[in-house]
Amino acid sequence: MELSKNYIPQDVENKWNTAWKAGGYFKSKPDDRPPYTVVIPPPNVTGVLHMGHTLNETVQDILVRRARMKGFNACWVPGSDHASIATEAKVVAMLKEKGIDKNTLTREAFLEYAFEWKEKYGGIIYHQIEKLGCSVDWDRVTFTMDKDYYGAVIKVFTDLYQKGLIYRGARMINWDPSAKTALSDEEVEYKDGEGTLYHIRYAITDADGNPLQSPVTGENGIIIATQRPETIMGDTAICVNPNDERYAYLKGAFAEIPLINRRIPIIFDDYVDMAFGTGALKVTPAHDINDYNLGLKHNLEIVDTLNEDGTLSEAATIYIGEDRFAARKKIIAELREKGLIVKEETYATRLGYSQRTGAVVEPRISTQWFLKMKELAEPALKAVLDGDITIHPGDRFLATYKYWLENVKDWCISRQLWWGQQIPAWYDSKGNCVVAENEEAARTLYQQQYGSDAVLTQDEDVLDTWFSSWLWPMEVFKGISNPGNADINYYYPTSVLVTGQDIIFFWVARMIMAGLEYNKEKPIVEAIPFRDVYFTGMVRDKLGRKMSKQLGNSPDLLQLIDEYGADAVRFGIMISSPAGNDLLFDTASLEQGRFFNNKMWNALKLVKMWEQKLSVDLPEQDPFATEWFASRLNEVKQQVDKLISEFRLSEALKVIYSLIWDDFCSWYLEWVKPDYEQPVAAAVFYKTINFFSELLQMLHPFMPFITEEINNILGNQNPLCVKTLPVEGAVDGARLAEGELLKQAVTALRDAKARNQLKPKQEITVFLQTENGRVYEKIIPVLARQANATAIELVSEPVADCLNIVLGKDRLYVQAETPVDTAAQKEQLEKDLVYQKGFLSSVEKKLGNERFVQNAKPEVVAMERKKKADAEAKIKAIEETLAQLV
RNA sequence: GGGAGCAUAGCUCAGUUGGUUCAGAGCAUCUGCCUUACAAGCAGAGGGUCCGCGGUUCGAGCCCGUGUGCUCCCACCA
Repeated sequence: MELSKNYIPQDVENKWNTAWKAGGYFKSKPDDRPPYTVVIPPPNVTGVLHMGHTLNETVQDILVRRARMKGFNACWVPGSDHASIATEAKVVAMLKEKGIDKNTLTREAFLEYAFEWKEKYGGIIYHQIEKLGCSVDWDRVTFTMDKDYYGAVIKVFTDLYQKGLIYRGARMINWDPSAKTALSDEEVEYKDGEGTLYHIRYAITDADGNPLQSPVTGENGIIIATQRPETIMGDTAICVNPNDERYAYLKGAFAEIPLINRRIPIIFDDYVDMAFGTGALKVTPAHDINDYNLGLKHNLEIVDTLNEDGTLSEAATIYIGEDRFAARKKIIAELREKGLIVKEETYATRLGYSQRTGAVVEPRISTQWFLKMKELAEPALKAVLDGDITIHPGDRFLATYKYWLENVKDWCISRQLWWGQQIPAWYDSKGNCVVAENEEAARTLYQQQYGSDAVLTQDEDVLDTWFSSWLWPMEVFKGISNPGNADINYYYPTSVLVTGQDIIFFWVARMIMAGLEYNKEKPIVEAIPFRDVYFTGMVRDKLGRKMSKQLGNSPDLLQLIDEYGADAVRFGIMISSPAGNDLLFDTASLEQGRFFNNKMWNALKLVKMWEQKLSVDLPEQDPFATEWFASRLNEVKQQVDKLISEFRLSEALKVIYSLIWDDFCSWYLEWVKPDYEQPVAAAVFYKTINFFSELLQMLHPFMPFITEEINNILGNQNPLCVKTLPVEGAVDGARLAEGELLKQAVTALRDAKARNQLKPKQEITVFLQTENGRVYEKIIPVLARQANATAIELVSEPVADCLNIVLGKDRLYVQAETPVDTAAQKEQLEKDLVYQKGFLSSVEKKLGNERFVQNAKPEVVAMERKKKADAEAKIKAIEETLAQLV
């Protein structure tokens, strides 16, 4: 078989995706093995995978593949989220482009368009997940609007309603005027901005309508400060602090709203900060949460001057139908013109934006459905504080999680949208309401409650997307729609949840709540939805900026896979991904992944060449090399095991990368490599194949395609993805130490050549003066070949006219035909001598310190004594060498 | 306003109960090599006041205090 010059990922990746699928290796059914369950955080059905997904999916795949290879029954469930508001916004936009206004459509017609859209674009993410090499069980694909899933959401709503945890009522909520729906608190993102604070004069009259002047300043009227002049028409009071002497004269007085001249009362409340602004506050209960509360307290009228789309309503009486921001400009202009604005100042403010549509959110009073959170939050907090669920990295997120749950407010779960689970509440013409899982049940219930039949109409609204995704770890196994089935019993709780830290409240906390609420009868460790939560950081560009469409710094995943190969993409994103920290994405790291592919590919080519020239009779030339590598391999296996169990995947990958590139390719293969066109000992060859196979297996979870391919070409019949990881073997510390000595000796000789203008291939003779000859004996054959030495002889006396190298306590003399540059050598040795002397003196100082010798642990003191002896020996070796270099 | 995290080489980061030559890795840089697996490579090298200050200790990159500078989360002062 002819191997290509370089590794070409495209064909290989498609080939193995097909083979894996055909083999059904990633399908999972309950059996006797312990389960390892992961549910994918469902991406938006009509979205595409961005780099954040790529990171999450890769992390999950690494964990799942490794678990599978460790003998677990690994099950990774793929799926997608209907993403109610995001998808609906896209469909509305699509319809608009076609010239269709959503408002002209019936609910049914709209949903037909939406499902069509979902069918058309919903496959994209699945395709991307597959291209990336994710070992998911495609038989288990779940969509949050699947029939069963839909039913489960309705069932949970009904259940929570019956438990009294869900209620309906008019409250101040966050309103998205673009999507024309209510939002939860979590869906509002606050951004700092610069606003203007307008100081506006309101006229003051007494109860009879006569103008009042301030006895203090003699001024007419009262000045209030606001950032939102367009809401003045909604004012229903002016509020001042009762202790504010400036305004004491306003008892029983009235203010007049400018432009519309409506009379509103002056109220007194110490909520008002006398020092802020003018100390007078306009109260607009319909459009500000604080004003709303103040209004409740003082029993104020509520005048809602905005329509649902953010235009001014009839209640505003002026600028009706104008957008709020346009109206603001006009109102400011009119106020200015009338001389009612006495001051304008820029003001640092924070505005709330809708997470999905980007529209500026309006606080609005509206009748919505809410879920009481306090009862649900308590056990969810306890599970994490008690350590039943572990968050990684914990230090950073525990406090955040705790704070949120301790201060959680009721969750507004209704949305004025069509794409989603329609709220199972039915009303009669008077507004009486029954909640049931379907219309028939509702009818029965209605009859029971009201003793008569009536025309019932279902609530128009749908549920927040997160009200369905919080059931994800249960309902992907039909744990809600069909409780107690074999799958849910076997796979739940899931093993680990891998997700972005940005959805800790939206999703993670709520899943824990739902899991605990619907598994109350079970012990806590079986009720939780997952045992570990692994938060990945945010993916940013290499300048540290968030990835966004506007900046154009968000690369297309499929394009990256085309360019670099899926393995290189996975490598690149993992190698630069320290646990939990933000990741600065740079294609340079993908390139590194591609280079790594080629490195392994070339190693493959080398050993395949050996296969042509096997010699069964040839004895193993250097058993040291294979012994050393076996130990090294086992050492790294232990390290990798530990790192992965701590979710330090990036470090695990680095360790494996270095093992393959440095230890295996740069050292081991060179040590066992036969001379040009010479045969290789069969024993060495087969050992090498085994080493290589084990390396591939270790790397496979990170880079599944190339490892599978090379494993196959090496002659391993069974697919790597389901090959059980071998039991770890022994680590021989002595071998490892010898290996290190060998590396150092080789490097020292090469360095000496380089410094003395000797060609690397230049043949040399080496004389070695050491008290440690027995250790060297083993490595001398390899050392000789690696350094191109015709001979390495042990000597007890210095050899003249040689390059002098001091390696620890040992001295090497290199004899070559080229004359020796003593000056350069001297310089090098003297530099080393200075360092060693400095080191020695610091050790001596330590040992001379009585308190150190008394207080430090005996082994530490012993170590210092050894350091001292070693340093002295080294200094002696250097000084002797220098003395000889006259 | 409350809380959390971070600061180590040019860049991105390790450094796991304070003690091996602990000051590290990768990338980048520099030097020399087209050496029959690999120039997408090989061999070698240089590079840091571990943010400042103070403290604890025989000993601090690591612990404590403080200052500075970043980052994030939460919060109803118009």
